[in-house]
Amino acid sequence: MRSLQPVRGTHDILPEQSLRHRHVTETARTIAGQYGYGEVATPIFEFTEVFKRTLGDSSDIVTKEMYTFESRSGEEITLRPEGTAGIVRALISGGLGQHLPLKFFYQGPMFRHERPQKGRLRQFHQFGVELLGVGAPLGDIEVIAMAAQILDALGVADSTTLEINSLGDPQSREAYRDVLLGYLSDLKDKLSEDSRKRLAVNPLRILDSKDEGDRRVVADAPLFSDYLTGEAAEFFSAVTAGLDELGIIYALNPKLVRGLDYYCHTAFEFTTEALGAQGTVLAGGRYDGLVAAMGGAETPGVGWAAGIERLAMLIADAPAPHRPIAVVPVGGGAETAAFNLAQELRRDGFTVDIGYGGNLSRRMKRANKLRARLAVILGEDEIRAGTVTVRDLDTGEQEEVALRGLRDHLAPWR
RNA sequence: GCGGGUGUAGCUCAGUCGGUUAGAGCGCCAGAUUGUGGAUCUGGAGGCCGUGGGUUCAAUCCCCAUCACUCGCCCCA
Repeated sequence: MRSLQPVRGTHDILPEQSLRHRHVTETARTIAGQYGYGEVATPIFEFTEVFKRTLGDSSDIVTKEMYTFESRSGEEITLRPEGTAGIVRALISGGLGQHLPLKFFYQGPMFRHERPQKGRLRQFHQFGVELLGVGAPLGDIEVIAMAAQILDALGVADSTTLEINSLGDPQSREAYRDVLLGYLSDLKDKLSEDSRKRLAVNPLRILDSKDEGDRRVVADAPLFSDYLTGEAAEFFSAVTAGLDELGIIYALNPKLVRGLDYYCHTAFEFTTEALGAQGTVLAGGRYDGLVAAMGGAETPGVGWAAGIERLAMLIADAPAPHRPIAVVPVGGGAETAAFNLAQELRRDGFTVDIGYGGNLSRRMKRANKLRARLAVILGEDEIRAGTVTVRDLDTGEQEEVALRGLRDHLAPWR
């Protein structure tokens, strides 16, 4: 039976769920459009090197979560685990650096070979934005404001909180890293096994640990904010001042660290309590060094990505689809006329459903189940009289309407 | 990748201290109602009891493995 199961961590998205996803993406798409961002679609796979270079060889995504395979011609290919790498690659390979600043959004599937949980899938979907070529704090502010507006429009603003931190510039980061390393090395015995490993690979991550013992050690650790260079500190306060100006509420979280190596300066996360262990619903930050690291010209960038499944779980309900009008033939003789009528109404812009068989009772049942607003009943009597019977399925009232005037009669429900 | 929990009808779940034909509600199909849906009543279909192996006279039940889901960790959207 194994071959008839979906691959672990993948899901079929059926119409009901699809509506929720679409509500999320359409809302985000509309708002991103209002900010002047244009949609881009990069391939869902790239040469493995693209991700290795952007994400950093030591990141978890690269070391253990990528879907990597060899193509028939022997190329190393990877299903994209996130969206930024592909866009930066497109920027470079397409010579888009000529047109900076670039304002892009994207939407689509991402792949990570992780152990699935609620809100964590192996194929999942993200909506993200990237602002390339803007090094000023205004870029960070705009992008965060857009995120806040989207979450608000989705009705989840109340159930999420924005946390924000500065990772400084490379100089700040290096200085702080040394200090932190010194502090933590002295207390090595008190750290969890995981964190002792992190000491060598990515000590900043220890700040984020959920282990009780680690938290106690970290509580008294030197703060990153004390080691920001003047420039970096100024940048960050410009960002927070801009958010204040817009009335965007946030919490400073000096322990907030991002997993991907390329982030600098602003890092932020919108999180929720409602999703269990997977609390992050939208996250991003600034990545000024990334384009250059990939071989392009020095280009600042800032952006974020949101988990569509996670947002879809958080929203109350997607707006119900437009209620159809059911065309119901009575008896075999009316079948063709009814089908033609349905087609005519569809061409006129109505949402029309017509059953594929069964008697009147059966078809009415079906109309009811489809939440049809009206039934347009067409039998031999009506055909003779040049009319149809229009039944209001909410009130149960029905009347005869001349075929000629049907379109106008139905107009309110188009 | 590590640790815990759970897999019985399309869905939600009973159940068998190992013993003939495995149940309910909802949903589905049909009829009551061959020109009228929602409500009601009647009937019906639908189960390799996740999969494979083991123990046993006998396994849906016990044991092992495996797959999937789920909770937590790691990490992240």
